[in-house]
Amino acid sequence: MKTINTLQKLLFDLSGVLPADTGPLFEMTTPVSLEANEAYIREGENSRRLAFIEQGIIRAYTIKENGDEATLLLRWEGQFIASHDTIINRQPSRFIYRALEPVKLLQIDYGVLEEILKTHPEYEPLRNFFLMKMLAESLKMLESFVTQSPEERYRELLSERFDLVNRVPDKYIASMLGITPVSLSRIRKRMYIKGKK
Amino acid sequence: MKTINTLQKLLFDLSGVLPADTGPLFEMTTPVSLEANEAYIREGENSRRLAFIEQGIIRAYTIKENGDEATLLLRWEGQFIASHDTIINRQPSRFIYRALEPVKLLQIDYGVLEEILKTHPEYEPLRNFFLMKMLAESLKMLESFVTQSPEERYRELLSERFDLVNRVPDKYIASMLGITPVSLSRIRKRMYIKGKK
DNA sequence: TCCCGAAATTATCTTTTGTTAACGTTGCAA
DNA sequence: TTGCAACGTTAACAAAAGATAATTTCGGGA
Repeated sequence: MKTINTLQKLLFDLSGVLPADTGPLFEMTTPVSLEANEAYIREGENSRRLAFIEQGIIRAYTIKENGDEATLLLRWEGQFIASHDTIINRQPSRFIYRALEPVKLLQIDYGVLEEILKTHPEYEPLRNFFLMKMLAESLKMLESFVTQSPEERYRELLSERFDLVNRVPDKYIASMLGITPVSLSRIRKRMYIKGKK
Repeated sequence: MKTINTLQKLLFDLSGVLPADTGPLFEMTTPVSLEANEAYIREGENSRRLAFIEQGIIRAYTIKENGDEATLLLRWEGQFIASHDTIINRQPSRFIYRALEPVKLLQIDYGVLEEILKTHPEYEPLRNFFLMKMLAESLKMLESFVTQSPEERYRELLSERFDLVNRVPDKYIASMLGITPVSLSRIRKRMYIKGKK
């Protein structure tokens, strides 16, 4: 229930809705547990899931034409995760969302959320906050692709999310940086050599 | 006034608000004209501008540490443009928004929009639509960076936005693809040679 | 029409990345 | 405890991109 408290506080900070008045919203949420390596959303799935991550890391990835995986993003505790293809584009998900560790979520169906928002517009700032946060993060990652080299992106990831990098296999980090695991290994070596000088 | 009609139709489709009831919203919008190469938003600016592009192309870019420009995105007629640093993060804009051609906009201040939404929540779907569209586009670009090579990104851009590529100098296209103009020129040459075979 | 300056191309060289395969390392399961 | 499979590293080579500079092309203004 710690998660609900966190979200109640967020909602209060955003819009002044008192925790006591959040019943209609949280009644429609479902706690979900995932084992390590369990898929949360599969390719082709149509469910419009939105969830707050209480614990663990989820990786969103797609399968390229050549069969390789490409990791789009990682989400961890304190963040929201959403099947953007189904929610935004109303298309079957082209992405797979899979737990890297045991994961605990608080989940709501986006369609249900929309219904609740029709009768409870006071929760609307939560949706806005969620969308803006996702957008800000996407734009920041996009910015890093046009302004930085793979090595610079990796250095920044290390300095900003050292804990995350340590919890996630390198091959997923590499893919998220837009390079191969072999290249990331070489970058790490170059950094180590430079660091010794 | 064609732009207002377009937006009124969009708002009606999204939420059923009749064009006659959009007065409070459009009263607060301002038409803006920009000359080719004129800056719309400068670096460090704090104005929270949101605009619908009626005509022309706007380029959002930042100046890298080494002094080079990096183009983050291009927006053209029929799209929204927004100073995301100021609107989302409430920070001075790290980006410059500049007209590539003569541009006509319909502009509103985001703070003013928020006030209007407080008393006219029926316009709320417009904000949502705008945010989701921006998010979908960002995620799509992000996806292309982790799944495709520069050449593949350029090919896709050509097939999806041939008109745009023809209206924008190559050096800005290159920067948006995350490569140098020299590299883009080589990609074009490789494509031409392959195409001849 | 001519001329200038910006943009694009080309050339040369260096650096980085991709590809493929081999080699250690490690953690988990039988 | 052993064995295996996945992961990371390394190696060797090919392909692509970066940096810099020279050259050509092109478009707009005088």
